[in-house]
Amino acid sequence: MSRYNAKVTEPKWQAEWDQVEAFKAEIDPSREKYYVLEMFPYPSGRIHMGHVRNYTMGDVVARYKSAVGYNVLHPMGWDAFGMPAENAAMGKNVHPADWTYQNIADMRSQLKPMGLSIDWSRELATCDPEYYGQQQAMFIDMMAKDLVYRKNAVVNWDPVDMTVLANEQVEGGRGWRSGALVERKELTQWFFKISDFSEELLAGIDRLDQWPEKVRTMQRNWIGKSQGLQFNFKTTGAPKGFEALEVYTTRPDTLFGASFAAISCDHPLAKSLEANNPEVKAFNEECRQLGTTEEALETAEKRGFDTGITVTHPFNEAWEMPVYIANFILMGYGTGAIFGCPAHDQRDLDFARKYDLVVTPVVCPAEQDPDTFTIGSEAYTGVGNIINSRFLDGLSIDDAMTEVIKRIEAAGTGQAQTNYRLRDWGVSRQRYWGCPIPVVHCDACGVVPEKKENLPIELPKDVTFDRPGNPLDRHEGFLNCECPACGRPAKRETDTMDTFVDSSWYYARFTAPHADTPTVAADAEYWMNVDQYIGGVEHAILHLLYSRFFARAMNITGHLPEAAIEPFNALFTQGMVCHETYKDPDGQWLQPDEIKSVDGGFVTKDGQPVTVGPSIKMSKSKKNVVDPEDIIDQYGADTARWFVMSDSPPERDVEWTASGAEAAWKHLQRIWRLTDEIINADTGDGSADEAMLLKRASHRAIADVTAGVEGFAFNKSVAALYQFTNTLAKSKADAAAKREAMLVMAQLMQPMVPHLAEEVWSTLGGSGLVTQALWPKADPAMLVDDVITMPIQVNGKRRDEIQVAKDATKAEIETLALASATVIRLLDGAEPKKLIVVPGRIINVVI
RNA sequence: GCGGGCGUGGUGGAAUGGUAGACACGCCAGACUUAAAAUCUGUUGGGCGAAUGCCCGUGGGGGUUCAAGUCCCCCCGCCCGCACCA
Repeated sequence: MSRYNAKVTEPKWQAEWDQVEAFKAEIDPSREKYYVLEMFPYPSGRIHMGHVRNYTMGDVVARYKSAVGYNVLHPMGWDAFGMPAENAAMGKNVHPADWTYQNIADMRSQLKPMGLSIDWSRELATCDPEYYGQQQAMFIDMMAKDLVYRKNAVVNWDPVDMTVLANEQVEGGRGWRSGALVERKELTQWFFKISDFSEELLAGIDRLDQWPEKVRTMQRNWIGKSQGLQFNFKTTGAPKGFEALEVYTTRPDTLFGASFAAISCDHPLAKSLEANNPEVKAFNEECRQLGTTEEALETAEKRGFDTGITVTHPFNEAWEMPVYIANFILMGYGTGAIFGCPAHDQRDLDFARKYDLVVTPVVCPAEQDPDTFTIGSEAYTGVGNIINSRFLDGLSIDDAMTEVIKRIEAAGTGQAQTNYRLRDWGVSRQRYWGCPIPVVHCDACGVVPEKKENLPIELPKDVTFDRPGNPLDRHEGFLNCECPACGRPAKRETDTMDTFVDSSWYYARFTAPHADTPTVAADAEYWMNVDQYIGGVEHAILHLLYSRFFARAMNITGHLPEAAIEPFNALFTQGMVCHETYKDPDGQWLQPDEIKSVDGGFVTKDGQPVTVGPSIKMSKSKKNVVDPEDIIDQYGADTARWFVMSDSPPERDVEWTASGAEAAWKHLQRIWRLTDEIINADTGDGSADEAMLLKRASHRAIADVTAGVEGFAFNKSVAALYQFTNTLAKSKADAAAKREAMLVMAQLMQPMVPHLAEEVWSTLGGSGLVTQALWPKADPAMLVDDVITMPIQVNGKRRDEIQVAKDATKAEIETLALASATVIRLLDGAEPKKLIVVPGRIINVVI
């Protein structure tokens, strides 16, 4: 008997698929299309198990959809701009482009052996001028449609590396690379007007009914809509120009519970005060420093600085309240100023208790007596009726809000206001390895977009990273250019775009990846939207929100049809691949291949005891990684694919274990052995009954595997295939019947283990490629047995079971059930109180 | 604090309100073998029992129902996300 040799077989079938261009996607108006996309990888240089899981899932969907008749688009590309390339340039003295393209080549050669059904002719890399040139074209179009603007913004500035840092790159107030104290610096930056779309992006979430609820919630929270009132306090004692203080509140109903006003340390008024008051300055500085670390925020005590300024209550000329600068007010939200109502807001209460301010309850819960209701150390934020509030007394919270807004608007000192947390998207990066922003600064004409015929504005290759800062800033050839408007010498913009821009439209580019326009209408029309998008939940907010914005911007600029403004019809977020962690006696992490199993425990290769830690996401730092290349080398791609699809539901984390991988391999070998038996040894008895049993099992398997794939429960499809294999292995049917069954098996396992499926298929004489075979259909008649087993419950407890014909009537089933010896015994002569028969399901006798 | 999710054998996990534990791993036993590996067969939630059987069992407590892992209420624990958002 021949052993299945994946090393030989897998490349053979991959070559075969290539030859017939099995996965090439072409527009065919006569067929319905299906677009499957997995989030494209960053070319770090090596694929990891997370990639294997992600791309296998997508491949199962793509192969299945293709088999049921769809015209499938399943592309692959590289999210190739970004900081690691520059870090490598600085650390290893290689050019970012060389580093990146080498990594892409390496990863492609690791990915191809997986046998994914990808149309490689559509491969793209975002760092390729062919790609980012089109991105520049769209940037110019977006400028024309007023979707882009420049403004001053405060950024985290690393004075040593001379670059802007993202918030995630600031650790404890210091730059993550240089260790230098990060400065807050105002720079002119480019922004996309995503906030214009706040309401639309929020409303659109309701229609994304094939997205995980979790992701939809996260996006809603991120957009952060709140409705309230924005109004002016009249100030006393404030510097010139601050006669009014504008505040924002979502609780206008509590206006009579106000006891102070507070502003952010970054509020213009606070800044004005600090100019000639060192005490204010010191306090403000302290607040700003505190703002950087997260734990500081969590534990920070509410603190304030009394400015001596007062404000007048809008409904009572005689009511004056102090104005504080407070450390818990954020300039970035609302107006950066509030009124404090301690009774009904915990932060305000903490603050009021510390500074001994009045706490007046104005909302009284229904079960409380308004005359005795007081606030202790906890603010009351629930519902109730308004008290202590003159004309609002007795109203509900909602009615009081409406009334206050009405009166404020009538007085002309404010208006109802909807605020969003979502802010405009700053896309400027002072970095080399990104898409150059295609504009020119001209002394005469100002900021001018580059002419489209001059695109792409390519990154110059001859740059050095021996000095900190953006190499583009000191590259004369790049810097000096002609003004596109007046033709005089001008300076090119040296900011490059945030890499999130690159990934915000690649799904659209895949529909016409090599066109000389960003998209082609006919292709976008046919292929968009992405029917199934698959990726990690870590992109639940930024990438997916930016993509939703970008699709709208592309529609406005004529690059995508209206129907594609929500580009991802269905989203699936897969779990991570985890592995146990190991440490040696010195507390050093150990790789799984550095240890060996010795009666139940583990020791190092030289016999040291090993401490086994919890199973966590595979990561280099914990060394709990298994390299897909090693697995493919040892067992073949099908084994890796089978393993990551089995056991755990796709949305949950899966734990990689050596024994699990072994088990997957054994199963595939077993399939091959059974195939071998079918062609070489007819061990069956040839009875029609046995053949029928096997046929039924086939249809059962078709139904179960299909349901599993359709429902994104690949683990259940795998289980159904195991079950079918067990049945087939034990079957006494003749070789012809087994061959039929095994051909069905090959079709059903094709999406998961395509190479073995092809080998089995061709060995048994299936016609053509199983990859191109039509998916089998389950015959409903084959799913029901002639005789079914029905459990009998007595008072809800299972006591017996009976065999009944599949078309037995209720009355017949009742008679049979009451004839059961167990039922008769338990009834003990009595009449059943009730008899419930659920045909095909269960019988319950109530005594 | 807010939002979301989860809690089932030794383990990963199955179960349109209808036989809890499919399928897999692991363990144990047996067959084959000089032996091992591989393979095949069987057992495997707990308890009582010689046995037909019986009792208990899906984080805990209540409830709805002929019937609850599943639905409702309360509580406990774990995970993830966001967070001084006015």
